[in-house]
Amino acid sequence: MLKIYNDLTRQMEEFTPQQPGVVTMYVCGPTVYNYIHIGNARSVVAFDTVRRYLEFLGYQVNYVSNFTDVDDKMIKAAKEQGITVPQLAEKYIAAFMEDTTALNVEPATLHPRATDNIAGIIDLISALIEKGYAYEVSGTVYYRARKFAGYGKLSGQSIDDLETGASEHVSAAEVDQKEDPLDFALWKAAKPGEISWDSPWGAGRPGWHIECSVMATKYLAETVDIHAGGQDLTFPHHENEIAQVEPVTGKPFVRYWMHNGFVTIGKDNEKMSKSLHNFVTVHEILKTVDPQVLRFFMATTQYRRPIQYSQEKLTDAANNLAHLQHTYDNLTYRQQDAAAGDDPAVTAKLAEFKDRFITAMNDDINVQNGIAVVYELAKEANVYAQQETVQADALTGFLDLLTELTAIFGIKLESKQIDDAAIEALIEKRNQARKEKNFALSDQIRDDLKAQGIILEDTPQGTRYRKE
RNA sequence: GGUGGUAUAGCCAAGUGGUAAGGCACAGGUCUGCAAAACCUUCAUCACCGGUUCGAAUCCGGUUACCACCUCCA
Repeated sequence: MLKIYNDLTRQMEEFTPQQPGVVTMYVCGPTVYNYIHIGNARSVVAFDTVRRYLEFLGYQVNYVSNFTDVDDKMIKAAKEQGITVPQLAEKYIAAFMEDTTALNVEPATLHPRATDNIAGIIDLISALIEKGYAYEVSGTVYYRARKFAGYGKLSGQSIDDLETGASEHVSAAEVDQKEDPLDFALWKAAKPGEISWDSPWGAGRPGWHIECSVMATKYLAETVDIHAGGQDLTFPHHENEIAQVEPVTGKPFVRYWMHNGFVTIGKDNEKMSKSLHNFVTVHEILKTVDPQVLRFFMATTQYRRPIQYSQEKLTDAANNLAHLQHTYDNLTYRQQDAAAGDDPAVTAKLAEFKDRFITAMNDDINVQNGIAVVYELAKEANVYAQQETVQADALTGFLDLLTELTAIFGIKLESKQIDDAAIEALIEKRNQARKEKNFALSDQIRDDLKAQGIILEDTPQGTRYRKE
């Protein structure tokens, strides 16, 4: 039975979707004004891993992740780059898809954009005004936070503590307009020259929080099973999303709230963020790092825990991944001389590994324990692949399970073996030299091939070769 | 000030009452002409103080340190 830590109740809870076999899941996506950094990618990867595990368990997952394609930062960045806001959005949405594809993230079932949902946003704001939860001041609409009794329930803050914090930071202009410092904007009046849409309150654009409320309820349901995002979105973003939806639908907005931990960087383990200017973009790092390594690095830490980003950690991830790849290679290589048939002992062991994996992952997606099972599976597989005689079905069984489980972490294990007559001729020549104990020549051949990225390995079954 | 989180070997990290999973790195070994890959072996008493218990990394009390949110941010 899968258990998930629900941030709303602050408890581990058994996960049961509303509709048997189907999960509705909404994950807050990026504001597309820049390349995503490792921190953004962590969230994407963490919940892609959750999704893949749910799918592994047999659920159909309706996964919606939005693009925030209009807001203050978008307007500012577009102006700086001398392009329009829609052009900026296109550019970075394409970059997002490119980066996440490289990280082997499954595309969402749907990637809606805020600007495609203006009508729905206006409808929801209107409904909130009608019910007395929102009010308009000179073209800007604010949400009346104190009106919603549940305000603060997600972040665990009492409304009075929030007020203390909030009041220290709002601008004087806003204080003049708002009834209460806690109130937040649903619709912002357009300044001259800014991108805007017509509304009952004049030209303007949506606030950030309202768009997710609209897209989640429109594309999934009035009550969604899982809503996820970074820990920094708990307040105010997710708190506000709840406040915007529940008074109108009269239903709980979300059943399970999940928040991922941060990527930290530097010796002080500070949060990586755009405002601290300590971020590394995925676009940049993938120029020198294998995307699978980056994916593996992020996916093998449980979503709630922080990850410290460093070169050393990437090296560890690369080593671990290489070990799994070698295991895959070792199994594949023995297929050539395997006997037909299966091995009941192996079959039983594989079932046991799978069970242990599920038990580990059912504990709030405990990927550390999950991957530990995979390493043990790899060891068992390597031991098996070194036996004098092996059964074809047993090898396939190991390969299938290894591939299936690593895929949940977003890792694609595939054969690195190649078929090349020229290389085989050289191997033949090298083996002849070895027979004649001409090791200078044989080592020369091996070194030359290595320089071309071809690794030779001598095994009891013969010399094999693969790409580095 | 309010709220939440973390503290286990050189590094990452599991572990919620019974005498410390797993991985990386390091070292030694098996195999190999030498390598590579794989496998084997070695490596910690769990931030600190006090308490409960036959027994605690795990429970209780206290202390310290670090991080995050309360303001745009995954």
